[in-house]
Amino acid sequence: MAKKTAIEPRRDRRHARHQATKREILDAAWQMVRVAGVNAFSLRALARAVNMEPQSLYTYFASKNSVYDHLFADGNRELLTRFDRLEVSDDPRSALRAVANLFVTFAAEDQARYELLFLRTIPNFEPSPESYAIAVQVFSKGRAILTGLGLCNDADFDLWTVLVSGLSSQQLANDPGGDRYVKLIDDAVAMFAEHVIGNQDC
Amino acid sequence: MAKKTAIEPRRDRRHARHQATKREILDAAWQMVRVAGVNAFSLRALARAVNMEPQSLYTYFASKNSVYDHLFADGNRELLTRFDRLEVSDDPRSALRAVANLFVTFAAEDQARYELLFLRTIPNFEPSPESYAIAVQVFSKGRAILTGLGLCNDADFDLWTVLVSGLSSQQLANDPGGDRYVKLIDDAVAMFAEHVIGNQDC
DNA sequence: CGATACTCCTGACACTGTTCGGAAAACTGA
DNA sequence: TCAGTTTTCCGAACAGTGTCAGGAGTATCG
Repeated sequence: MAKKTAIEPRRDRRHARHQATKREILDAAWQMVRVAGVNAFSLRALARAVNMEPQSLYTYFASKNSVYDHLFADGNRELLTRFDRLEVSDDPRSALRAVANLFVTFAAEDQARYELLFLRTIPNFEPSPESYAIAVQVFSKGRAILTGLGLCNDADFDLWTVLVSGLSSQQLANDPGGDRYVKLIDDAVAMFAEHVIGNQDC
Repeated sequence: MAKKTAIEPRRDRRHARHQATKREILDAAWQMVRVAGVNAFSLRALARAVNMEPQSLYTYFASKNSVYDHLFADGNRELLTRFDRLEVSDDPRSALRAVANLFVTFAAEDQARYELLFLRTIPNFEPSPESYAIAVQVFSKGRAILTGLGLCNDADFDLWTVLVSGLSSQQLANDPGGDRYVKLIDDAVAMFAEHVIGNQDC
């Protein structure tokens, strides 16, 4: 069964070992979460996937929720870098289209990640302050982009998030893997843009 | 501890006993789901709440998922009767406002119920055909109302569901118990109504 | 080399959903 | 009232879960 890993050390890195293994475990966790769903997925199965005993995971993560927390941070970091890379057009409408596309695509591409980041569905999980800070950064970035486009009204920004999250969740719930709601993005953005015009006082 | 219920029969009804107990268990399940969340909540805790041994629940429900299934049906039945009771105004805009209010209020009222009915978040749960049929009825009812208002375009109806589900999920996620997004309903409906005018060909 | 930190595992605990087999109670028909 | 059937319930047990305590083994540093 080749189970005795003690005979032959798993890796011979000097200092970066810790981070590397942690990364490996998290990658395996992502994969499991994606195939089994966020709420199925057990530490024991995760341990099996990385050839460890379940208890050994506790050297890297304080708890199962801590694993969730790292995934939460991972996901938000990814979303943040995509926002950072986004080139915002001068034309408000096409800029709005780009933002909506970015977000809905991000959501549609990985149901488990969306659930983890945006739906509070894991029993006792609450992101740590450090992880939550990244989520706040994402939010601020989005808000800043829209402010830059001349949208300064808070209620209108809330309406924007309603549209974008509605598109995302409907896409995932009713047509996973398809584009039934992705196709509505342009129309939705047009509707929104028309509505908020002249509504701003900044 | 007064645990021996066998000494004194739990109830003396003749025929309706089965249904009554089932209803009692489901009511207890609703309460537990509401306080602990959909994904926490165990059959054993449920059994404790109704003074039974966990195994006894299996005379009423084939599995834990079957309990979820009955809750799913319960929730959809409730939503359906609310739709049935709704008096649809002649004025399309005020009718749309009423529909949106009905749905978002229903969602905001009970986070667990919303999660159970509209988010697919329980690992291996899939509603039974009979329960799903009720959900389909709800959908059809909503669609029928909007068709009656002159909205016959499928894409526009999808956009409507995007708005309503977006309002609901944002309300629950970002301001549970408050009215931050409920207050946006009228504005959102106005935006939608303005947008779909003249877009219909029925 | 020895000391110290780090990594990993064995053993165990309390919890979960679920199955089996049997006992007790309730209902049925006479 | 009494026998027979059906319904309801529970004791025991199984495999699975997250997690903790304690102790080996290894890697690194002085």
